[in-house]
Amino acid sequence: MQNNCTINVENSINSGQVFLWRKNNDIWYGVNGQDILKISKVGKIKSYQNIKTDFFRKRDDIEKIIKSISKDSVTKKAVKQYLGLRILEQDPFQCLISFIVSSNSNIQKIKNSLEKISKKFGEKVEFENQEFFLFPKPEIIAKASINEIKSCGVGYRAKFIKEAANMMALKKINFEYLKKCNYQDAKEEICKIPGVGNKVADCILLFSLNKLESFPLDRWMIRILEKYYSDKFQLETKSITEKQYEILHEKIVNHFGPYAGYAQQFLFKMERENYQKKWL
DNA sequence: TTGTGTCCTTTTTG
DNA sequence: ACAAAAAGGACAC
Repeated sequence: MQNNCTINVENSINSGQVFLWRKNNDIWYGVNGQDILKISKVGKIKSYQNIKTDFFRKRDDIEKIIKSISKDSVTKKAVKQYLGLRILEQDPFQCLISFIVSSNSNIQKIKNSLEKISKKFGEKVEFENQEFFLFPKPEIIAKASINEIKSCGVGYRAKFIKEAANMMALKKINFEYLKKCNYQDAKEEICKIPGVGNKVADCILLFSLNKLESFPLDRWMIRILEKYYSDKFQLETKSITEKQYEILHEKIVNHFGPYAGYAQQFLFKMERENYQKKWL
């Protein structure tokens, strides 16, 4: 039975949130930190490490969230069209590195780089008769040389990746604490990590640290706001400054409410599909 | 074919 | 303070 609670696995994975995923015979397999997940078409999850995860955030009251974010005709349309889309709850360290890699890049390249990073520094495991590489532990990347990291095709981001891993290894960042504290404080903390600016921070907060009010403003979202919301949020330029980002985020939360992140995901998915952009 | 623009941005420089 | 440039490289057109 289709209803508002039915999860669409394909749309959720193919929405720019995760990168280390592949599909075999209608079954999705993906790396999630030190775990591998197998997800059937109907969303049944099997974990390599037998860890219980709420990958699809079933604890969220999705009916309530959809009601809450459906503030205008554009969002209503996006929600209706991609009803089963969900925010995925990822391993925070993998998410951090993924979105540092993502800056000024594209999905294909991000996936390629992350695969190389996993293969080079991660532990090889076998699951369901397939070979996988777990996502590397921070200590391993922290000890690697810049050139070794560069060989994964990440270019100038290599030093950010090494430093981010180092901050994790030295326990300068405490994800468990950041999951519990408020949006502003968590954002301030992770923006201290090199390679993490406003947009990357919002991705990490939304996709791994439980901050549903974060609303990553990338090129696409700016384009969407200009196209459909020019009356609500006036935008001056293409690339926005730090201050403009903050002001805009405040206006967005005012409009969409505390689950703005879900609205962002539905809108992003809709527009990328409209332009027939490729996913994984 | 070879060339050019585009990428889910951040940091550095002027 | 703030705009502009620089920072891989793959890929589409």
